[in-house]
Amino acid sequence: MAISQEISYRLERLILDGGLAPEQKIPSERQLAARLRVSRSVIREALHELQGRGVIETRHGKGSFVSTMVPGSGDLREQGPLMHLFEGHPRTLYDLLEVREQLEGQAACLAAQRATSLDRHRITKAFRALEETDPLSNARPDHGFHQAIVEASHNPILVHVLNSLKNMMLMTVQASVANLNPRAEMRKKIVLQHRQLYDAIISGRPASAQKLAMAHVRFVSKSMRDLELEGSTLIRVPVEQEAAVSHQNAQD
Amino acid sequence: MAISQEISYRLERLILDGGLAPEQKIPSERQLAARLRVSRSVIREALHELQGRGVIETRHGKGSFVSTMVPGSGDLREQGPLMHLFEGHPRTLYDLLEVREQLEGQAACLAAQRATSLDRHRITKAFRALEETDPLSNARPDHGFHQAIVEASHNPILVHVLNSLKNMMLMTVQASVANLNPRAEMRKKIVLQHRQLYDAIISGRPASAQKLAMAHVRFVSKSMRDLELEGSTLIRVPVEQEAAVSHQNAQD
DNA sequence: TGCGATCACTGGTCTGACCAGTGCCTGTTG
DNA sequence: CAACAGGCACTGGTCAGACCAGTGATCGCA
Repeated sequence: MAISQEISYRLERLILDGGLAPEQKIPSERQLAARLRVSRSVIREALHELQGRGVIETRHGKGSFVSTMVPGSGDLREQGPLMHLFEGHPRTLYDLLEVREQLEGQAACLAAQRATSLDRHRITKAFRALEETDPLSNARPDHGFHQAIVEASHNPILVHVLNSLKNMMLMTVQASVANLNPRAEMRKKIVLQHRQLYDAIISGRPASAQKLAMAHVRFVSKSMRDLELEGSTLIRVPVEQEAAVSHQNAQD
Repeated sequence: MAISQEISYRLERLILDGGLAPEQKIPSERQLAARLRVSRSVIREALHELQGRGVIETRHGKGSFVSTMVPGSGDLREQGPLMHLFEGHPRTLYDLLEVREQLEGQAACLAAQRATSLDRHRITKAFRALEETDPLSNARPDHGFHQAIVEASHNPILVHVLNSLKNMMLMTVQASVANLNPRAEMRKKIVLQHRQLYDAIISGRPASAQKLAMAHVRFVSKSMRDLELEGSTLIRVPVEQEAAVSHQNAQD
């Protein structure tokens, strides 16, 4: 599927899930482009799709805003803005990772039990790609690897929830792999964790797969926490301004 | 109004008026751009709007085509791409419970660790209410009890996700407590589980709280499965109508 | 005759530039 | 001090031109 469609889809779900409240302002096109590391054109096309669907409205000189009458069929509404939690509350990021730890663990566990040969093939392919990639462009393969695992769980709800959580992270953090990977020692640990996780799933050991996946997320979380404490590099982007930066990226 | 929007409106009207038949190919982006003397970007944005509205489909390398099922107004918002999963796929309900098992477990675990005295008070109150209620009107207290636990986890993300999942269940199943409780033997088990869970949390035993909560959800899930198999009582309500039903009841 | 390479399409993405609203902030002016 | 004018830093809107990536017909060789 085209990138612009993927983005519009993700954004729409984020809105429907209550991550962005009606009337709330969406980050500017330039910010989104930088954050998702795609060109502005792609963002514009994605936004136009949402606009055509009536999910957002854009106003020249001001920005894009979530439509008021989105809910359509009051399902998850009420909960209201989840996103505002992030602003000013860094802890929320770790709350999110806490939940992800649990769910990625479950996904790995289920994958180890349920993966079909096709799943195994997909996971293997993603894993190979992951190992052959240099740390800088590492975000996509990493994402692909974890995604393949989650999908092998054959639990659509799990897939959906985890995607929502990842989307929320993308909106707030310019982060992780790229932040962590460059540090040689950390990269080694992460590569090792991936390899162990891969082995556990492929050879069908649910319990250890779960433990490994959880440890992996916890490790990433802790590393980010450390980084943030020690001062600098972790770039939090409270939906506000842009931190220039060239090519860093995505999650876990 | 923006040029791209003007163009998308003109094209849409053209299509709806029958000027372009379903399945018919629309001129290529470059042609349209030249003909209307605008840049290709504008054309692309206009087309994406129509695409978002479901009026056209575009296929890489081939072109853009008028959608088949355009006519009239037969679009009642496909709101949740997730919701159709439930229709025709009963298993999805158990997928959902599978995820809930994990998260309720985590919530209980965290609650046992983090509950403040206020939280404990709230949980205790909810628990009392639960024990004093007769099985028939049992839904509300049950919900309140579990809700209090989740909130005591002090993880807003967890609260949000679990609420979404519960809502999703509400949309599809009129269920559980009411279905299960009437059966004396089951009711006894459930009451026992609640009591154990309560004790574990109040006395701060995270590990057992987690285990108990997970077992509880799994038990409910299994019971529902059994019920459904053995024939009848489980009332599934296909997403459709308002049902909405203020906010009463249900789940585990 | 049949098959593979080529080529001329199509949409998809990127770049970097400039125009056009909006609103804040500031310095001038009555 | 108050009020207005301008500047400036945003926002979205448009443009140009480049290159990548599917698709399918056509051509040439075996």
